[in-house]
Amino acid sequence: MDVLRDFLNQHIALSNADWVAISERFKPETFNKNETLTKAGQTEGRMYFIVRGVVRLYYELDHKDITLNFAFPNAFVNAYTSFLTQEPSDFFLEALTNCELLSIAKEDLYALYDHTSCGHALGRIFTEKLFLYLSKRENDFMIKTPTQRYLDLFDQQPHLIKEIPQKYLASYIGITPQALSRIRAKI
Amino acid sequence: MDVLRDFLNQHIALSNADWVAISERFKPETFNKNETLTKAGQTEGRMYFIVRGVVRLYYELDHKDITLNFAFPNAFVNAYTSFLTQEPSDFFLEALTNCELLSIAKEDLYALYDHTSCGHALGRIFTEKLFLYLSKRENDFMIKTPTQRYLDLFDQQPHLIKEIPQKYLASYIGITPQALSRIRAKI
DNA sequence: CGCCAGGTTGAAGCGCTTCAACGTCTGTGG
DNA sequence: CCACAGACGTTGAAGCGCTTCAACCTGGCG
Repeated sequence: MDVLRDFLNQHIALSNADWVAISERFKPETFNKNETLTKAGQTEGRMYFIVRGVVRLYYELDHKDITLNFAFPNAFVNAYTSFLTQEPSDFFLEALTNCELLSIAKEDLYALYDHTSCGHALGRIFTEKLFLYLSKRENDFMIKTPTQRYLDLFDQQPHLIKEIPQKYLASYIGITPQALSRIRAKI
Repeated sequence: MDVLRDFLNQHIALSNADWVAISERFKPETFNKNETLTKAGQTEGRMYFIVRGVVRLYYELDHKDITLNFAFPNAFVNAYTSFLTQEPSDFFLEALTNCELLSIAKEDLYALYDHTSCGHALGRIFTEKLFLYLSKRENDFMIKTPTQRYLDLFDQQPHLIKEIPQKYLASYIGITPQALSRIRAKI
């Protein structure tokens, strides 16, 4: 739990009372490698904080597997679109490695929004971070080539290239594994 | 101002006291067709609510003009990434038509966050809407062809096809005007 | 040891870009 | 009022980068 407390403290002023209310509602969970956290078609009811491990978000379409994103320790992750709209999720969440997570139910998170002094600010700041991430990703898809997107990973997320199988990276940057292999061959 | 009040009321419970605090801080502005609201390189200091008119967000790269988005009446718009990070904006905002807007300074908006009961919830909900929009757009770029993206505009945003010059729609869906022209020729 | 998943490489095809020419409409000045 | 310029869209042709299908290689694991 301390990891979560430290993380929250980086973003907001967290009183002891608020932390008690928060920590009471988060529950430790573990997932094994390749286990599914949330399936497409399910409505997301929980929010996860990653203590250890890597989580992958992906679509399955026509037997094709398209990676949307990866999530690493010290971040929140879930099928956020489904979580907000309470409509079925379009994509899956799976544990790429064994994972230790802390999770909270939607009702409990919304109770925190309303009944702690930092709640709404927390929700806002969390959503702002997601927005900034997606803005950057939109920018990358609109003005960069797949090669440039791959090279960016070296600069900005080298751990990603080390830890993630190439086939997942390929669809993450919007191309096939074969195309990525050829891009790598040309350095 | 009433348009803004109605809009806010659709999303949160707005007390009279809160509305007084909010309406005091918004200021009417007009922009003529082709006028620029925010330039790339500038740091965004205001948030705009559109009462009348259409606003376009676009990059300028190597003398190329790439449209990111359009904003219509009853919506907030600004260079939100720059607004949040207070770093220079990568893109421009321009009035595609004559526009009537209501605008608020960043300091004033953050004062509303802290000093009205609905403030933080408002910021959170507003950001959630932006997140949902960008998620959909990410989805569109990852799993749809340009043709499918264009056809989606008919179903989901027909006003866009009517009101917006084709060259802007082309870059909005990620292709050249020539390619869009050929897609249209094939129905 | 042998299997299988992941990565590489080859060849053909397609959809987009790029450059270029042309048609049409609108607005402006002679 | 007409003539012309400029913006926008369309169409043609060539080129390129990606996809697709396929074969092959390699390392890890049962």
